[in-house]
Amino acid sequence: MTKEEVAAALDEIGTLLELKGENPFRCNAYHQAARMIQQLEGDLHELVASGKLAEVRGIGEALQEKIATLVTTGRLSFLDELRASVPAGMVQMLRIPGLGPKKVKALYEQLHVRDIGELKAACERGEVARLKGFGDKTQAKILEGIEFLQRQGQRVRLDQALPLAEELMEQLRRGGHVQQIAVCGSVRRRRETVHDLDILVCSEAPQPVMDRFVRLPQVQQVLAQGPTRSSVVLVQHIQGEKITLQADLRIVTPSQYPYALLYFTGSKEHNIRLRQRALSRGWTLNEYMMGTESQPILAKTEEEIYAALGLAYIPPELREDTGEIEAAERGELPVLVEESDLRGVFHCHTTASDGRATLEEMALAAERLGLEYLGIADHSQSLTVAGGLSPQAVRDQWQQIDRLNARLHKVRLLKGTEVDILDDGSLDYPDELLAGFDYVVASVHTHFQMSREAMTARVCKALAHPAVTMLGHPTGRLLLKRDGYKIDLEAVLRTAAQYGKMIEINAQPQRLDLDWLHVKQARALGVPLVINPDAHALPELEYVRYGVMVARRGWLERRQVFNTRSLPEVLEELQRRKQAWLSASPARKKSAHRSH
DNA sequence: GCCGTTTTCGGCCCGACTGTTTTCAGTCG
Repeated sequence: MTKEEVAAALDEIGTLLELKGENPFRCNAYHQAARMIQQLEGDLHELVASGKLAEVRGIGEALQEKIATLVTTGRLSFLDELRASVPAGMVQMLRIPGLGPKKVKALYEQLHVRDIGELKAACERGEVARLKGFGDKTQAKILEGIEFLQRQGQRVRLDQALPLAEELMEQLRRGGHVQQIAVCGSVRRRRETVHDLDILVCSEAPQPVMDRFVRLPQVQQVLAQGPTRSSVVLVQHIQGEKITLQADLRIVTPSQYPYALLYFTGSKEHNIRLRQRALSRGWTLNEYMMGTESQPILAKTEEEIYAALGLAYIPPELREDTGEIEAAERGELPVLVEESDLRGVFHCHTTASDGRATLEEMALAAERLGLEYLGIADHSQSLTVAGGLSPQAVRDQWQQIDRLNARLHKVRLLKGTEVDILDDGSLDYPDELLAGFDYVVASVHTHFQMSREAMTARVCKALAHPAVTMLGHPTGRLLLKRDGYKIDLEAVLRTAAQYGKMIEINAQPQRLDLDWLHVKQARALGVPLVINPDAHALPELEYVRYGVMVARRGWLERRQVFNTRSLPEVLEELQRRKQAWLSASPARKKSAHRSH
């Protein structure tokens, strides 16, 4: 078993134990072990064989033994027995927002509800509201939650789909007869979630490639198999999560490849526009060719196809028919920001709050990544669950940063904070303290259930505060798990534009918040954006790549992303903003000096 | 389940919020 599979098995044990009402600490030990296994460096088989597993924090004798059994035999009777004693539908019920193990257990024991379908029926009959500990509101919330789940369907996040696609392509390449290969569809367009993988291969010997594809180890079911196209259901463990999704393989000849690449990348809406354009020139356009039977328009690349249609090359991220064709016609497509344009980041956590790496470790990692500046933004005091910093802890961190900056040469640490926006829109630190930071990220972490009006007013009030530099994860959404809080984002963007505030593209792949459509809106409003990793651990610094994907889908150019600026430019801008505030309130100027 | 210069038992992060109750259980982060 792989690391991912072992982690998934341990996680499942923890969940099943929860559903059985086991000691929560025992359950958590399994979840914790799953996380540790997942982030282990090195080969799990070797770690087991060498006994090094014992050195991993949170893995004792019992877990070592279970992990060893899983790794070597691929099974665990303890898990099999647990699975047999808990209906599989109960685990699914946990995905309903607001439903935890205790409630699911009560529903099963008292109403014999075994899965989401039965739960829905029980809610509709009003039985759930009559249970002790439940009520009308809980029942309504459950129904709402079920609807949410069904709306999401079977989609997976981009950060799960991309590595899976890469792995499939590598396996196909290794089998030979593959001249070119690409992942198309929504993955190539970098949609934040996708529901299938479209792999395109160009080969002069399609049969062996196709045979190999349907026999890949991840393939659970073959839905269709033909000479040029096959569909399968894949099952793969990624980041300790079991992923099920469909994958299609198409195989074309070398001369067909550019047309197929364009066609299968989509979007459907974009393709329709292109075909209309071809038609107006008397041509047909499909996945195999463009032009007429007698006079094909030969193209070796997508660029040449676009050029033949009188268009500049449109990057896949823009192919949504949201104005890209008109822009390409006029030669006004944006030159999209690239990962290599980023010079630093502004939203990272350390062990001072809920991060897993120390300030120094983060700094050294940033140096290795070649960043010019690393903004530290730990949580503020009222977010005690995430280890929010007291004012004294903030001042201690400032001193640490000064000391580190004195000996670091390649990277400069910036003093930031992720200050909570309290429910009344005020900030979680006094102005005197806020004045001592280089910049301030303001975020909502509590009171998600407000009305849209109240939440909008709350966030806008925070944006209007002169200390605030940027708004963190503007909607609080978790992809496929939780809708963002209700908020009028356009009003927020307008407020940001009015006060000259920046908006974060939170690049945590489970957030990707702001979403691309609103990024595009922000761009149109002239609101500067910042791509932040919201890193809670060293590897998460590299999450910015997903933020760049969102930025590109949002048409952003380099100059519209604040952290593409050099350190001197950034320092100058932050200083300018601070001066504007402090000169308007002289009393704070003094305290800002004192705190340094 | 794990862990231990509080070391083999008794903690383990815990406070806020919601919706249920009439003092608190469950969920969330």
